[in-house]
Amino acid sequence: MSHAYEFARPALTVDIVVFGFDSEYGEEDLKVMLIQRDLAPYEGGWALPGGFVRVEETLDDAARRELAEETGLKDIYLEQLYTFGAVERDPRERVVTVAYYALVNLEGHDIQANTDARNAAWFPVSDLPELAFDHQEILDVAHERLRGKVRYQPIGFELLPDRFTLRQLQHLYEVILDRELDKRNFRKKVLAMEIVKETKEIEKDVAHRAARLYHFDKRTYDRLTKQGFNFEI
Amino acid sequence: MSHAYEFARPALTVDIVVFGFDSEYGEEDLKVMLIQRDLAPYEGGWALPGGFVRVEETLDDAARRELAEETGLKDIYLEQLYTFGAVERDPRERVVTVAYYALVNLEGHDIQANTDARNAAWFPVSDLPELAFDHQEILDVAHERLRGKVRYQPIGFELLPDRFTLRQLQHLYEVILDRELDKRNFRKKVLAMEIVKETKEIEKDVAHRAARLYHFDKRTYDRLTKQGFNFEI
DNA sequence: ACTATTGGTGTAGAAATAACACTAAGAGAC
DNA sequence: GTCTCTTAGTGTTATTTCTACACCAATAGT
Repeated sequence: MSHAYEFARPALTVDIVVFGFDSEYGEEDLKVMLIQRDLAPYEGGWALPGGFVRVEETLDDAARRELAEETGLKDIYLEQLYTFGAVERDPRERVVTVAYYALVNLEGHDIQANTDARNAAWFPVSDLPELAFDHQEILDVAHERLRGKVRYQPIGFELLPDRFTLRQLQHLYEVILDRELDKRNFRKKVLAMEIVKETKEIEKDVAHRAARLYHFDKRTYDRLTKQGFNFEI
Repeated sequence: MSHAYEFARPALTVDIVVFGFDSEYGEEDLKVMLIQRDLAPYEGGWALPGGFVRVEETLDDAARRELAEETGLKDIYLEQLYTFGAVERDPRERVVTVAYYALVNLEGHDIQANTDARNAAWFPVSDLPELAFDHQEILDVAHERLRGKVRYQPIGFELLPDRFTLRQLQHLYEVILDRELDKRNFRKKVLAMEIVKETKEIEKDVAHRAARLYHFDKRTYDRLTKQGFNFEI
């Protein structure tokens, strides 16, 4: 095999599935950020944020750059998902895309303010528009991965505000796993792990007894992770 | 964003980590197939099989093609692992590689016979030569993935001959998971899943009581998979 | 027939999981 | 200020799963 590329090169892009969790009452739902395309093909259609990988940046850097450019989101949880390489996935030319998924808490980041392109919006995963290219497939894989991962790694906290109630946390798990959990057993299990610590604060402006606020204890989490602790829910 | 690629394109390759399990007595060990390079850089060094992705083939096709060309292996279990895109991972130019891992049973496939390049060889994962590029890192990720995956999906059977003893199966799990398992508990668990069925045959040419041979029942496995059965070991 | 080696089997204590219902607190309506 | 509505918060028990553990059986080789 010679060093020089004997064949035409596929183009290489990154695409990012950004999950957000709306933790307000009644609204509690898992959402995905989409961009409205202003160019053909699929002009006016909705697509995942993403773009070409430059030759002098890593894949992770490319994903973070595109995310910042297209949605204004920075410093969020980002992880490589899978690489999609069907030959006809882009009708123009051969494009291979490295897909990422990102988790963000909807309250903490003011999306609209930072967005150059005003054409970014959140959609509930349960009610999505038709997506461009093979982006629906990418999104399905991402959703499945999130579901699998949340069972044994406490990544769910990335989707919640800094202070949260146990009810919000449980609801988040219920939405991701798509099944109901027992309140008492859930609380027992979460608190036994010791990565969720109670604060002295309680929630405000609710029309019923206010719940205690908790926060995620990253130090304890890191320590337990080092010891090979299993965070299975 | 315009359609035309405004920047230089990274080259795109696939690399495959082929795991094989030697199920002969005493030899029982997890091995990896490596290729000895005959070109710079790393000339004479050992590397994972792999090569450039062509513009008219999918990533999976590219991995299968390279595997057949460089090692003669066909029709084996193959799964995408992760995509490595560090900027300086290839000293010549920017190369992004989509890594795969493959599982093969050492007895069933006659490697040497089909190999064009005679410079392919098996190495025990516990005793590897120094590898070219970032291939050691790729291999580590693959090994970790195999360890994680074998816990909840019975992919281990891909590494065994068609008929195998429970001792071989247990040993395989012990090698992959790197810990000893209790014989009685292991057998109870495996047989309770009903995806391993006993045959009427027993092993031959052993200097002690011969063990019963079992086989993997793919039909039952597929049926249980559809029902969301959990194959955790 | 004796030895060496691996095959094959059950039970009991410990731990984890799953099911389940009431009182407490606060907001808002009247 | 009492009544109602809504969610917060808390333990126990039965069931299931997991773990630890030791002996007889079969065969090959001497």
